[in-house]
Amino acid sequence: MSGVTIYEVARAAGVSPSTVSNYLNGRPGRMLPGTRKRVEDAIAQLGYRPNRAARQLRTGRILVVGLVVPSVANPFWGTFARHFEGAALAHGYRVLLCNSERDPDREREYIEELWDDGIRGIVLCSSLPSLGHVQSFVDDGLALVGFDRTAQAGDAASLVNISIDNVVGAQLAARHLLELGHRRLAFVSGSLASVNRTERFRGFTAALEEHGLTSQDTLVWSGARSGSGAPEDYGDLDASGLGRTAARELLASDVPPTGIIAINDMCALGVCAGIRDAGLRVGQDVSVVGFDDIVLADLAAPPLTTVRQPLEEMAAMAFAQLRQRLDGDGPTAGQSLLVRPELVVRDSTAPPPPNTTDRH
Amino acid sequence: MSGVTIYEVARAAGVSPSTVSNYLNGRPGRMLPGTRKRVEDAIAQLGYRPNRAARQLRTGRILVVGLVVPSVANPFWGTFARHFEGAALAHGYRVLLCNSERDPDREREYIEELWDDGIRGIVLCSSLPSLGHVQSFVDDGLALVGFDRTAQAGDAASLVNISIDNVVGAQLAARHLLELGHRRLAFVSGSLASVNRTERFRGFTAALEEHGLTSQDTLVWSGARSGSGAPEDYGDLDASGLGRTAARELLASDVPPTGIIAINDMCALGVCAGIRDAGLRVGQDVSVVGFDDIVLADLAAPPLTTVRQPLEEMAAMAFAQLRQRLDGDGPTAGQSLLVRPELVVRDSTAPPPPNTTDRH
DNA sequence: CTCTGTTAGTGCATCGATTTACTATCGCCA
DNA sequence: TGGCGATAGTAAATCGATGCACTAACAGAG
Repeated sequence: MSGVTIYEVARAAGVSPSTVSNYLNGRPGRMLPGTRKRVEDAIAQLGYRPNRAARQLRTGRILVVGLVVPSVANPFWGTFARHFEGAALAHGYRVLLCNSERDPDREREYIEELWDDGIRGIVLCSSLPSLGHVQSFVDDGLALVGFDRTAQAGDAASLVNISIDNVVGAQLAARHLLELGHRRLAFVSGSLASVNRTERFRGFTAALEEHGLTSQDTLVWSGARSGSGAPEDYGDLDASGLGRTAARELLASDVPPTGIIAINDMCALGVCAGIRDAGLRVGQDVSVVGFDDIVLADLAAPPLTTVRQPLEEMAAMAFAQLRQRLDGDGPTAGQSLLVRPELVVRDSTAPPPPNTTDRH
Repeated sequence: MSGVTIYEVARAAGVSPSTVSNYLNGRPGRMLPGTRKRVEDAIAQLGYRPNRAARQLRTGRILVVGLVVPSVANPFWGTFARHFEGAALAHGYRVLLCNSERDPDREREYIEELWDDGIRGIVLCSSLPSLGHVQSFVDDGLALVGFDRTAQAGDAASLVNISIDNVVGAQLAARHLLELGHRRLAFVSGSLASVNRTERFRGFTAALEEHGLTSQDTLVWSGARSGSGAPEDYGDLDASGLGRTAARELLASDVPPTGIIAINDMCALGVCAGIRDAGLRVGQDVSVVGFDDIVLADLAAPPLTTVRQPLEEMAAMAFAQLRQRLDGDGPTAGQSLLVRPELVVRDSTAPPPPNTTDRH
């Protein structure tokens, strides 16, 4: 019924509520074995379950953490959320999940809600350069872990971030294409106003420079170009649509790229679709590299070459960091924990077709 | 801060806590405009936020509902979860999300946790034939809405279920292949021990019968066949892997199918990969139909013919039903609400190659 | 026999908001 | 002037669990 209280248990066991409470809170040694047995029996017989609201009110503690992701409809975030939940559950925590759609206002609103719920630990998957909109909560004692972003100037001193090494990852991707012989490369992304996108772009250009190429040899397609005036429209909601549009437009240009690096796998799959729309073949005619290595990357036709993020491991790291801060043990200085990316080569990349190679 | 209580607000405004509470709970008419203003100012100035644990303890109410899905790593469930969250949020509710991995024990454990949290409304996405493992909570007053299943004999009288019409959906899929001229069809699924899978299989066979075909003309591949003894191993975790294996095995048989119906899109994408593994072309050599119409269906190469589930609408229905039961208004008789499926024809289906058509 | 220390267990204030039952004040009419 | 009925606002009990401060009982030391 849920109507069973600690008082009824106490009466049934012939002890005081304090004793039942002692039993429940890891102090069973404070009573004689006989007493303990009576308490146990009473609890079992009445089907007693402590009221969490009352407990939380009294102790201020709650074993729930918050997870704010852009959108769980995106398989990348869905997979991350599931792994994160697994990690939390293994430590007795539950997870309250929120989809922000990458909207800073929603991020803040959600964090307000979580705060009001008494939740004091949150993993925020936001690649916004500034977390200023959330700063006040951190000042008030919120344990915050950033995910999919790296430390930025102006961040709270205590903020940790977990992220793949975007620069290296994008570098791996670009080098791979360059080593295959590609010289006209494109970088496809939504708005660049996010930490990981800028970093990936930096890795991309770094690799180009290694090969003596300049920005003149590259094309960049970001949502902003579409001229819609609302670059943020291209978010996780429709990364694939973005990629598809981008590919069509890029391939229609005078000197189309032979290799395309997409900001993530969903976008890359869209790019692949766009390439086919243009009557070209992925791999043979145009190479595509994605980012993330979601399950679908391996299922696509052709299977997608991509930069892998070890999500399960990263989810465990995020939870561990969060917990450390919640428990107040261990160092809590702010930093970025960068995970090493790995290039997974599949069939969406190949040497460029001969006639385009020497065109440069 | 969070340390601001209703007492401090009351003191700052020069009123009693009761008055502040009246103001907060939609009874601002119970005070003079001047008083109300002072209360408002005090709240704003102190940054007061009501303590939800205290409120919940007192009222027994909590604006959180539970959502138990197999795995949010699966884009279908991720998409559903996001839409459901949107619907809940629009009505002032938040969502506690749980991944059951289709494990009845985890389903029950999660529901216990949610119950202990004071949550009294849950949408359970379980296609288990029996919800007996959860019955006791319903008896105690839990508002439960089943999703992705239909009413079964033995269900609690008050249980509503929201589901696509699986029989009709599978029928649409099978008819489509039959009308294209296919005569050797296969049905690929994990364990058949779930409501929607049996229903889809029923629709499949019904369509075959319409065309005068018997079960001899069909192949069924379900996880159980693999002989691992653990059919449940094939769940949402690896629907695509399942499909891939299935396709390979089916195509290696003496009389391979020319058309394959997969239990869902992830599985279908796996089937497509398996077809390519076998050196055949999807569409031209072997037709494939999926189920769900996830975003990726349209991005695949070739784009996947599939039976669409209008997830946003279904999520809204699920929340509406849940709320109706929570608020205790409206009829609460148990039933199944079936949503009409729609066949989306794309390029993964085509007439069978000539040499196989007449083989039958 | 008293004093100290230990064990076993209890009483009660407390967390913060809600809500019922109540009081005080005022207007108005007979 | 007395009394009725609103209106404005308050006092205090309450939700259920916790944990500090306390007591009772008893063993052992001096």
